[in-house]
Amino acid sequence: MLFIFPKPGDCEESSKIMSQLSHQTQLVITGCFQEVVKIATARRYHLIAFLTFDDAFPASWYVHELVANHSPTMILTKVRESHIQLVNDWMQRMAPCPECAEEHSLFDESLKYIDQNLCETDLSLQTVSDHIFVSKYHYSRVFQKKTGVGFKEYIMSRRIETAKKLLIKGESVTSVCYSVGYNDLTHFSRIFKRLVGISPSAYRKTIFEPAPSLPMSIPSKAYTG
DNA sequence: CATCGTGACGCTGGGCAGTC
DNA sequence: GACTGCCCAGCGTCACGATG
Repeated sequence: MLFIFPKPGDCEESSKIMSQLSHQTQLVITGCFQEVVKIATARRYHLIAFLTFDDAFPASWYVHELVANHSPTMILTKVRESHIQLVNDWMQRMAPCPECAEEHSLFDESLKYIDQNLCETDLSLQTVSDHIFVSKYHYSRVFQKKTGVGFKEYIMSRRIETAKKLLIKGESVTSVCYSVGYNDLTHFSRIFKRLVGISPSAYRKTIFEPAPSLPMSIPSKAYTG
C-alpha cells in the first residue's frame, strides 16, 4: 500500500501518520507530482491512497491520470487523523490471506528479498539474482519488464523513500545516509537531490520549518470520503 | 521461443580534497 | 556537518548470439 501526500512541511502531522502506518505501508510526502508518477508506476500496490489535509490537491496534481492505468487508487481530501487509522485498518483486513494469495512467483520472492535487504550495502543485482537462482543478466531483464524501471533505479528510489521517512523523524543526514545502505554521504546527497529535487538537509528543513503552503485547487471534484 | 551468457559501454558508487 | 567537483573502478544495461 502506498500513501501519498502533496504537502511536505507539516512535521507534527507527518509524525502522527508515521506512527499509525503498518510496516507494509509506504509513505510519500512530496510536492513533485512527477515523482509520484514515477513511484506509483514502479510497482503494483494493493492500494494507492492520495491524501491531503487540505480541501483539494494542487492544480498540477493530475491524480486521476493514475487511477485508470495503475494500482487501485483512493483519493481523499480534507483528511483527518482518524481517517488515516481507518484506511490503514481497512487495508490490513483486506490483505489477502496466505491460502488465497496469488501464486508466489520467484519474482515476488526477489522483491520480498529486496524489501528485507534494502538498507544492506551489499544489495546488488548479483545478490538478488543469486537468491532466486537465476543469472543476473536474466533477472535484470525480467526486472525491467515487470517493473518498468531498472534495478538500480528501483533500489535508489526505495532507499530515498526510506531516507525521507528517517529525515522526517529528525535523524541527521549522515545517520540517514548510512542507515539506508549508502557508505558515502557525497553520493547519498547527490542521489537524494536528483530524485527529490532538493538536498537532504534542505528537505529536512522543509519538514521542521514549513514553507508557505502552495495554492490548493483542483478542477474536477475528487472523492472526499 | 524462452532462457541465459558474453562483451562493450555508460553510469553509479565511493574516495578525496576543498569550501561554506 | 553538509555540499560540490573531480576521478576512477566496478556494476548494470544493452545488443547480440548460443543453447535446449
